[in-house]
Amino acid sequence: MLELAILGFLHDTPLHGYELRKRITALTGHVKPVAESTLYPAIKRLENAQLLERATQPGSVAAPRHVLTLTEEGGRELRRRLADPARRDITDENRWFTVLAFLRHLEDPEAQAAVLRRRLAFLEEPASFFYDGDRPLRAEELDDPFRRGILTIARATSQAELTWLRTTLDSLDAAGH
Amino acid sequence: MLELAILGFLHDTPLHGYELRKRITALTGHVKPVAESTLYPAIKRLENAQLLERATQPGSVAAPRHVLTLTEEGGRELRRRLADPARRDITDENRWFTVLAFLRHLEDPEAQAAVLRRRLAFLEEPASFFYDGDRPLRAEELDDPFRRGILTIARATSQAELTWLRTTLDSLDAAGH
DNA sequence: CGAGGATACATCGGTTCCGATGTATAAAAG
DNA sequence: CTTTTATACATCGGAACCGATGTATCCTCG
Repeated sequence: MLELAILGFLHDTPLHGYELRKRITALTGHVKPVAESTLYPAIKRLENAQLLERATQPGSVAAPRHVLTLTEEGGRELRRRLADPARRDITDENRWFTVLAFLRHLEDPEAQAAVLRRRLAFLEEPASFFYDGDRPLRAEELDDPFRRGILTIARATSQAELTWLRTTLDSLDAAGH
Repeated sequence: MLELAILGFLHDTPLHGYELRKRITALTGHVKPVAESTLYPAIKRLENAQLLERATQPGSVAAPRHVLTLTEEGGRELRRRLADPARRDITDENRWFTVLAFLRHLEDPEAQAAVLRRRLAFLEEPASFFYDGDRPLRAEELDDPFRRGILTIARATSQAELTWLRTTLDSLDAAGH
């Protein structure tokens, strides 16, 4: 997920690590902070895989900046990851939001719609957090107010997202004539 | 988080690893599956810390079961983790839901309310995913339909949860007279 | 002019995660 | 009667994560 965010931000414009960190923090930091000790190794991984290039820009501000630029292969990799996300990227909201944040980089409306449809299919599966045997329990059936809260919140999220998904899919279908 | 779920489930009743896995899968598996190779080491960690005990129950079904029982120290540790969750457990929805799923084990309504209040404070912070400088952007200001979706969904979730939090806090306050 | 804070990068070590793989047994299906 | 599926546990190795810590510069404010 971190790697996707790095590729996504660099697709717009070259950045150095520190600025990248600020952007990633703005995007997902309030939920899950990004440690520098996680970011720099991730940058190195992507560099080793030749998905990005590093150009040292000496002493303009403080320590010498390493400006990171996405390579062509990096751009292709970004599009691959966006077009064909792992199941976890679809089901886990944190990951899903990261996919959504950069989905516009996947230029083809059909391909974008296909990704949204995977999320739609997931949300339409009858899943709960609590079961009586195999039967999913509804909020009303729980005594525990906290567990009832989980279901209430999840249901509201799900409703809002389903509505959004359906209207967005409609307009993507219209765009893809 | 996994550890919290293990402690939480064992607080109700002793279980062997495989059954534990099924319960955790029912709880959070549709979002984030639990690998056995994550579960068993986690059990071992908790056992080494003397938070749970293992009793081998030979050949009743298939392979010999290791029935896991929470120790007294394990119960205390569960309550400690519930009463004083890390910031990440409050901000990350996946983790937060796990806290909520077991919050009833924290018997004191005041203590339960204190945890909910931390989540409330977090949700009331003016946070966005996208900024113009320091100013959080609203959904309407974004061209990108996917990013607009993120904000729309996040807002709906947040509204639903705020409503639930406030009513639940009211009734907890009433219970704690 | 000295202190503090922001900028910028980096490493280290411990912990955790997880896919792949292995070993058995018992029950159900064909 | 044999294959498949479910039960039940376990290890290994590579990857990822992350808190702590270190280094060095520049800017601002008192």
